[in-house]
Amino acid sequence: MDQFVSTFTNKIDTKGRVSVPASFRTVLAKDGLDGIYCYPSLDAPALDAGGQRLIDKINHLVEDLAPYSDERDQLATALFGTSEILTIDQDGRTILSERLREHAGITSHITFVGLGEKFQLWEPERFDKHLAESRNKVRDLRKLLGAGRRGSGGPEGARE
Amino acid sequence: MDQFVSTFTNKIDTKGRVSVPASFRTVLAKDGLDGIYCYPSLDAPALDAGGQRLIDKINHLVEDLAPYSDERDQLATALFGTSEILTIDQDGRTILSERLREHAGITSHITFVGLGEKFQLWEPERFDKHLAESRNKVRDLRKLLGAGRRGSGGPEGARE
DNA sequence: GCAGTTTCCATTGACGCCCATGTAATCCCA
DNA sequence: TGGGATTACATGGGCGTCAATGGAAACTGC
Repeated sequence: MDQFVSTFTNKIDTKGRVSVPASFRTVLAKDGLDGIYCYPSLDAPALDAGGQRLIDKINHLVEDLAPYSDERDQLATALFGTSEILTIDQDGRTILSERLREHAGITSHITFVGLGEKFQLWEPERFDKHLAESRNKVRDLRKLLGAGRRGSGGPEGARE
Repeated sequence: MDQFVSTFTNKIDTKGRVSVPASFRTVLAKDGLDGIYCYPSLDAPALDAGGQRLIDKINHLVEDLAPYSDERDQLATALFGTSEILTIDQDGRTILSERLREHAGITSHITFVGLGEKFQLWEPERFDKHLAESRNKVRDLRKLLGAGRRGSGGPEGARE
């Protein structure tokens, strides 16, 4: 598997260490980054994270904007300026900086959420709420998509 | 056969293991996934499951949305975030996480329901009810469609 | 020398792997 | 065609390995 899938909740120990889920470590290793690229999510109290592929994507995103434009500088600042490369120790654990933890309201536990090409870090309780909302919105979204996507699918619409 | 067909009910043993129906395993193997991609159904107390083909479909759904948009993250959260890749051991058995079992109300037995390109996992009694309702709906639908639309498959298909 | 940090080792529990058994469907041969 | 043999599959249990976690030891900068 080369994608971040599923969610895992792990504990932060007294030294601030957290185990990165083994399956996520596998994806990162294949991705060719010895660490985790991580920055505060733009529109959620969470952290976005990923490997080399994510860095490349963000690079492209920025490069697509006009050079020296305000937008470009702002985007670059918002993303790169707040990013960190988290190291992973020999036991597969990492340490989040105070600034990152603070943005996500993380204290004693972290929920790792796979989103395919990247993943997010959440404070567990906040994530529960967020997930409930997301599922509701997707239910609505699916109705919209449904009509156009009947392909071979049958009455199920776009849920797949 | 490259489709999930028929229903099977198997027992969960003391370690939480269930045999995946042999015919389903065959389909999964051909599909090129060494495991089961599985997530809670959005609108039923059941689990949706499938192989690589199902993953690809979801990938396309997500990739069609703008990068870093709210919508995209929500869709990815609701789909990838709640998904798990279940492993299949050498005897053809798998283990469902507490989270998955809970969503479907599964305790001691699981009903595997083939839906063609994917399949579902149900708590047996709930599935019985669900099947009865589905058959009624199909009967109604058939009346509406009338004589002109007796498609290829036959109206009895378990496809929801 | 001390505080904070990183590396290494130990524990525990979950999961994967192996082997054994029962049962039902299938095949083969008379 | 009937009955025994064989195979395939579902199920049960023992054991080794690995991941998550806790703590000790080594290291670094002040």
